[in-house]
Amino acid sequence: MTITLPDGSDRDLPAGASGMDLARSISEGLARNALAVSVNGETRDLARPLADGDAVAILTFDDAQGKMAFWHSSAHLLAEALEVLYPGIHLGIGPAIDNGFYYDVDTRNVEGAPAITADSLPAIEKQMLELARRDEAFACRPVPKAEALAYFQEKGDPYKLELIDGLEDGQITFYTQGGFTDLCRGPHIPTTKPIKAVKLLNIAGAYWRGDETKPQLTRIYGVSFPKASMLTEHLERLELAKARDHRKLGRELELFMFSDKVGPGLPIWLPRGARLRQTLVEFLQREQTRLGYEPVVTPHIGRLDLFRTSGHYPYYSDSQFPPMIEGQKSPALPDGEDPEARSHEPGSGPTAPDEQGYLLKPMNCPHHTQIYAHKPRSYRDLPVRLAEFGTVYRYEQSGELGGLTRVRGFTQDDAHVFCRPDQVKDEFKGAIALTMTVLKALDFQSFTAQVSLRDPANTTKYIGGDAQWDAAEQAIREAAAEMGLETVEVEGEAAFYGPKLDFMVKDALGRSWQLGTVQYDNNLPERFDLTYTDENDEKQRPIMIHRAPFGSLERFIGVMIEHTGGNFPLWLAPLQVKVLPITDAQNGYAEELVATMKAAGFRAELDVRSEKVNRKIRDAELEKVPVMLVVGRNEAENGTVSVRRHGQGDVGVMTPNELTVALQAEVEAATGAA
RNA sequence: GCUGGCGUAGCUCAGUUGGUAGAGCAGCUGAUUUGUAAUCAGCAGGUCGGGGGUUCAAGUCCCUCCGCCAGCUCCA
Repeated sequence: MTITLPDGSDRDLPAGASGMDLARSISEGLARNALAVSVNGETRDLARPLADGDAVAILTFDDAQGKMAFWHSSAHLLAEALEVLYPGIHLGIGPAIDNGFYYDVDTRNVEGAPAITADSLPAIEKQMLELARRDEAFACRPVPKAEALAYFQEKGDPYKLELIDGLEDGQITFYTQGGFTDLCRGPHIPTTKPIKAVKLLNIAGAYWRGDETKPQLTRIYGVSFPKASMLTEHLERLELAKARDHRKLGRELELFMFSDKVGPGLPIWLPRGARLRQTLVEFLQREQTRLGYEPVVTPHIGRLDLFRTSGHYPYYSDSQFPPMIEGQKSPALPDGEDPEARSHEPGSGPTAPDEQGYLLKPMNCPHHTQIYAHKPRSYRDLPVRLAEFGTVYRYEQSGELGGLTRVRGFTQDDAHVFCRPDQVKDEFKGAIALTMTVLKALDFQSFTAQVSLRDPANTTKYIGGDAQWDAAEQAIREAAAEMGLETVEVEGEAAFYGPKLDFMVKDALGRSWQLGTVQYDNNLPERFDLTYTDENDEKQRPIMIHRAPFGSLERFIGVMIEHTGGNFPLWLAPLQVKVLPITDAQNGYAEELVATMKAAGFRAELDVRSEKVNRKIRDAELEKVPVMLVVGRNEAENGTVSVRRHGQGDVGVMTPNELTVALQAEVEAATGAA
């Protein structure tokens, strides 16, 4: 039979040859490293026989699919080790994930078994490695449903029984390595031997089948590698990521803080962080002005009726701060308390006057519909593009909060475009272009987008007709294609009111983040009865497009911090220039320099502490100030500055004028300023 | 919200089997005036997350609330 290799070449093999035979026929080295095969795009066990005409790639740990098979097999090894250490343990599922694998287990019914805690992990790792060294083969066997049920009934594993229940007879396979058999579709690596390094990373609760009404199992996360050195590298990368954690850098660089007194999930921007934020806002505002957006400003609250009309209240009230109800007073002071008498004591002031019948806005769109609706609109007026850095409040579940990436109060770089159906594609293109410009300016080199479409199997949960949806989905596809944006389409991910496009960026460490979004909406125009008059003098319904290139400033800045590791480009750095006089004698000259830099538009400060330059440089480096100006007697006499760049060291002596020209050019190049 | 872990000075962390809180850095004061990543000395700084309990005695033990972290669930 003839097999086609990835390079397009053919290879003749005896009939019935397996992936392993193919690997051997190519090279012994490949056979040693082979973990699985990709046959016509599907990952399979190496031992499976190939068929004539198959397109086959041998997969090693370097291939994503090979890695998945390796990690999935490691999950089985973990389960095997757990059965040895905790006989009678109940197993849930154990898949490979992007960065390793996990297994969900339940020890509650195991007699005398101690709970599995973080302290148990080293012993489990040890057991896994010991089992791995036995070089046990992963053997696949098709099993009739009745037999599969009988096996796990005998074993008393309720979760596996539930899984088998949902499977078709004839599709069930068991994999066995050593004394351990698991229900599994595969594929697996040939034996346990290649699993040379294992690290169980953490342990957490996870609902059975992801359903919060079901019991919680213990999930054990781990990674494994064919070489110990790869594990070491992996753990080093994790450390690196930890060092870039925006929560840590946010504190160290004094960008933002949280206060128990203010409330969880409510970020407070410190002067440095507020400057960074302001720079980003100004940058985006400038781009939006160029593209014809009109800035608007709306209040932080709105009547409950506004949100009843929009459908957000009470439908989403679980994730909203409670409304301020008409006529409901804040709690009264205890009897006999005189509000005036206590008003100067901290924490005991008089109660606030009531705000009645209002909701903190969970989004800006309802307010913006009112701006659109405040006067008659002609087809000639469209598109109307209303932009606002609007702060919204959502009562996220307490366990969901974390750093800047998930908060309860955040500012969206929001805009709503009201347009005619025939303008949808161009407006999507415009929003995509803006987002791409912005991401590139911020040095995100790698990004893709997800197009979220209807679930074709269940179209009833969507509003609007099929024709409208088809047109909208097609407009998004075409807009993305024409902008050269790489997309993946996902069915069933659309909002009920329309399809959307979400940007995914990869940061410097290769991690993916979901940021900006562009969404098609035919719901709110309907609910608010928005219209425009067309060329035939007939009322028409505009389409509303929601878009936010950053998503939220909080989340975006959090990602920026981790992307740059806090080493912001010159134009974004909260503090751009620090002047470091060598002795007090240069303080006067240094002050002049600060004034010069400020006049040239830079954020500059002076370090007049009675410290050595070495110390001043060290501190400025730790603050990650991009430009340090060292001035001593020479510079003061010659009217020059000695320039040091963060992370680069001394870059030479120049005049203040030369410096500002060079720095301004650098900023302009980065932001595309005219 | 759920499961688990954690909470000591601004930050990073010590703190024996329960015996009444400590270091480094940062801060302040003074000395020092220094050429590309840490000058020296002194001082000050804490209701040990909050509340309750056990005890002669609680940072250490118990209960409860709050917050943070890792996941799960959720994200209009």
